[in-house]
Amino acid sequence: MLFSRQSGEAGDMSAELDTTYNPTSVEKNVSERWDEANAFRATPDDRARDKRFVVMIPLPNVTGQLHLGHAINNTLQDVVTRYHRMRGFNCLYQPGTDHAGIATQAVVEKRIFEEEGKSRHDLGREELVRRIWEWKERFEKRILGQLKSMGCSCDWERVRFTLDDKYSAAVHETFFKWFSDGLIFRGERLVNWDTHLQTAVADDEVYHITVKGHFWHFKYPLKDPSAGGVTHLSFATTRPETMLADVALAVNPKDERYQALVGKTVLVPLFDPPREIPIVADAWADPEKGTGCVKITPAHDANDYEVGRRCNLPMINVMTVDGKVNDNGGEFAGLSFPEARKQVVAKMEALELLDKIDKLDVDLPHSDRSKTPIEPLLSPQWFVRMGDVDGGVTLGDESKTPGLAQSAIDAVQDARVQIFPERYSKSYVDWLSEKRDWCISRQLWWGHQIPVWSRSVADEDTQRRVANGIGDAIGAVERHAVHTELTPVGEYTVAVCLGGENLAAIETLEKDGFVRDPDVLDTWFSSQLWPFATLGWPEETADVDYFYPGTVLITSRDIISLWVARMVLSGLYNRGEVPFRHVYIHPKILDGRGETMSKSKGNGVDPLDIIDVYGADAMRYSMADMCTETQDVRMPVEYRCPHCEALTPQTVKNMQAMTVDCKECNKTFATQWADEAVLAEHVRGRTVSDKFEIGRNFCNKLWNAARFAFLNIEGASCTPLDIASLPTEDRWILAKLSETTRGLHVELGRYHFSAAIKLLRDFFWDNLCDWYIELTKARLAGGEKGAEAKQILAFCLDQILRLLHPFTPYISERLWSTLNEIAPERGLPGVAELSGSELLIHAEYPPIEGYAGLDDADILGVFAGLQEATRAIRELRNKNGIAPRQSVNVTINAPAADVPALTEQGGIIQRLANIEALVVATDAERPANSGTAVVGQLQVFVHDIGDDAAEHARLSKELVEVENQIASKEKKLSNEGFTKNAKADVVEAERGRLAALIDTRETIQKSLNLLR
RNA sequence: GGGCGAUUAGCUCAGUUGGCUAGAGCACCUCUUUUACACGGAGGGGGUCGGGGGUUCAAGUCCCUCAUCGCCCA
Repeated sequence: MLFSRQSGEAGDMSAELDTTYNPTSVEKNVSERWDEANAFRATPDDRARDKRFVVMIPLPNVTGQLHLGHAINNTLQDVVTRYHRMRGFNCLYQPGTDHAGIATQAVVEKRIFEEEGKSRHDLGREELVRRIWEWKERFEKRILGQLKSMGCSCDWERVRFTLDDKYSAAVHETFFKWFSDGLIFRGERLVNWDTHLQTAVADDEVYHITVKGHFWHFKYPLKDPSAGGVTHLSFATTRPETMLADVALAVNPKDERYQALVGKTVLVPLFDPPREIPIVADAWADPEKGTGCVKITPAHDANDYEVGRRCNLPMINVMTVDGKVNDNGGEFAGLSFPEARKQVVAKMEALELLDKIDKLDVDLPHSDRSKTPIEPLLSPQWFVRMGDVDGGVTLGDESKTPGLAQSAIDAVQDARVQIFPERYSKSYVDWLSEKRDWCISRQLWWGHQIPVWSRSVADEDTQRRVANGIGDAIGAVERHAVHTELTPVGEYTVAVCLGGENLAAIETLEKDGFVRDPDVLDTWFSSQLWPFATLGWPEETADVDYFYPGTVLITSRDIISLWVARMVLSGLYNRGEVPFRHVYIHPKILDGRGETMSKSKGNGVDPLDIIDVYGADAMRYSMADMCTETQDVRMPVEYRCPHCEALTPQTVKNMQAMTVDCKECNKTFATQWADEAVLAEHVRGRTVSDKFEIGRNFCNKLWNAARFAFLNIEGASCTPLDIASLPTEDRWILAKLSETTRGLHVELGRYHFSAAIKLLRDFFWDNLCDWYIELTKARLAGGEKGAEAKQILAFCLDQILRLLHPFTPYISERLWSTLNEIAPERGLPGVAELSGSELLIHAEYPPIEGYAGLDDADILGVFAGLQEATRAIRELRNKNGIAPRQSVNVTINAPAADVPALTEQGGIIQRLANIEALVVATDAERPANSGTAVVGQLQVFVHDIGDDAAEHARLSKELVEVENQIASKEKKLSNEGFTKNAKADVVEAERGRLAALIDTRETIQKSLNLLR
């Protein structure tokens, strides 16, 4: 049996299909069939490299569940995967999730604090990590469930998580190799310090807000006032507390006012005795700004840090990890930074060194994770060297590159990796070109702990001796690499990186006084390895050999640098090949106000809500439809009342509310934010968007068209047909199908999903349903050429189901099984041979070149003319209030040459315009009281709709329009510039149009004359 | 401050190297429950393509400029 009958949905027989498509039961059933067939499984076989297709999911964070931003991403991945699978590729769609270090730890810490009032320090490292694993299990399950519901055809046996043991081995191996190659080093750097979470955060985890602040103007006294009378030097700052860490005043070397003062000393009078600091010359000081003199605080400001390095200044840090003044702050030690600011200002004022205070808008960086202000902090961190290095870097294929960043730049510039749309290549290359070292250490507990053990020693000799001794101690049991360092504060240290988690080696090191670095790695360090770590690397598995390199990466533009670029460079480094050939950047889903969807903002929509209301296929269809080249997708969101189904728009006010009151029925319902107590009391309302109605409507149309076909094509044959002798509508729909098929491959090949789905919609809805099926109803109901109509309809349904499957997999699979029962033999022998398949997911996709035997440009033109005539009659009928079911009589006056063809094809017009009697003749008289539709040289008289005066007015108006067009065409064609310069075919086309317009004008005039 | 993008019908968006009377879906108006579908069918109205300048025989499309909005980087 192809399809289970115990499903609760309507049975298989077409007559029993519901009149409305019900996605819920179909999705459940079809999923089960795919599961039973293990249809998504990807296993290496003997298919060649160019017949393999690999898509890596952009690993979702286990921080929270997926929203529609993910849904568009995963939908598109599944579309291309299913498309290639049907084209005979061995397809792997790799699923999995990311531990998302700081984001997840922050969420769980916050939750624990709210529920239990405990900090992570109260719990301890081990317990906190255990709690986060619990969280991970819960959300991983949730996320995978969401992906499955969307219809994603991932190989679920391959689910990976970035903290899995095997995955961790890949992380460890990469770290070890880079460390051994000297590409990982420890350095004192100014980092974005989150004083709340007490960790460094990456640049992309910082957002900026502008606040009303102040600009304080102070002066420092000179130690030895010059004879000329200069006693003080003025400067301004927005952060007076950092004066405690000032190490210099800087002036521009070209600024003549201060030439004489460079090298002299000023006093920071906040200390007792005052700190003596130099006046230095540096281009950072802008003579145009303020006094032209600027204070230098290298440990607390990024620009000053650069000045400090250039001028060889000391770096004084005055901040503790929790954002207080440390012992370097003298009498201010222990104060919070805001308090220190007040007191510094007060002291300077008391010393009469405060000149004035201006108001100023200040840019204040905040941590995205804790929503608290960031403080720049000088601290020891681990880095990956991105820039070029002496001697170059050896990649996985033994080739050389100047440096890691350069290898990834080259890959895009020589098109080994192609980015779609192309413009995103620029941001990729620009970002990499900065070649900034990558800070990979995070002061967190959730993540891959850095595999380095360090020990401080007394002096350089000891350092050398200890370093040399390590090989003797652990060389037999584990690979290792040793770095010797001299820290900025003058400590000699020895750092050992182990090649694996060898317990004996660890024990030996720790007995010898080595301590493991407590930090963990930046999340992107592990996710950059996704394209091969998921396949078993560093083991040389059959999977990694077969499925690496992958084919296409589909992702959002905001992680081009953070993730895409790093996958490229680590792929090249570890495997010697780029991880994918194409990168497709898709639009972003925005809410009704143009803001990115996110859980934290509260405007995120759960794809399951959409699926529940509209169906998975409807969601996928709509997503693909919205997916245009350049535009982001604006999606106003509404709450759907579970009581009355009325929609309430989502607003800033109700965005994060736990309950909403329905405006229609006044009842209260719960939202996605509701806690368990609220949910116990109120039914949950779905968050939806009416954008998905287009998909739902499409599915319903497909369902019903198939239902109609099933009622009519029972026992359709599969016999050779002479295409040329088929009725016009048959030849037309077949030619359209071939054209559509070809176009679809082109659009999908360049990732134009919206254009692709538009082609399918136009073919299925506008051509097949509105014209072909309407035209063949009589034939199907037992008329002439009924067998041919059945065969062609079955063929078209077969083809549209195949074509649509990547977009709407559930409904197409479901209808396929019934089609297999009702018309098991399908195709057009000799012209379009079809191979059967029990499951549509494994059926063969229609060919890339379409069907040459069905292409027919002439018939497309002929049919377009018939459509034009039909529409003209319909318009006349409508304008004159003739009901659709009321038939009319029509006389067509045509040139003698057109009469035979029109007589033959007039039936098409007759059936579609509900014409009782149709007469085609040359020199036919206008029946009294008839309305006239003019189609080129044809006068189409619709009988008995009367009112000559109205007819005259209408035709006169048409005449004016046509005359205007003729005038503009004549002007264009009489312009020599045009006829000389434009391409010949363009000019020809214009001439043709003019001729047609002139025909029309004459016919209208002739018709008007009849009304006189 | 630098880079990228957007601005086309009431709304959401298409519009290939410049070349048909600038299109679609939704919404709207009229007609329509005839045995696939009212989540349907037929027809219709609606746009000086953000403003200004330029190149060209020809500009929604190319160039300059201004305005507004968004994203990325600093």
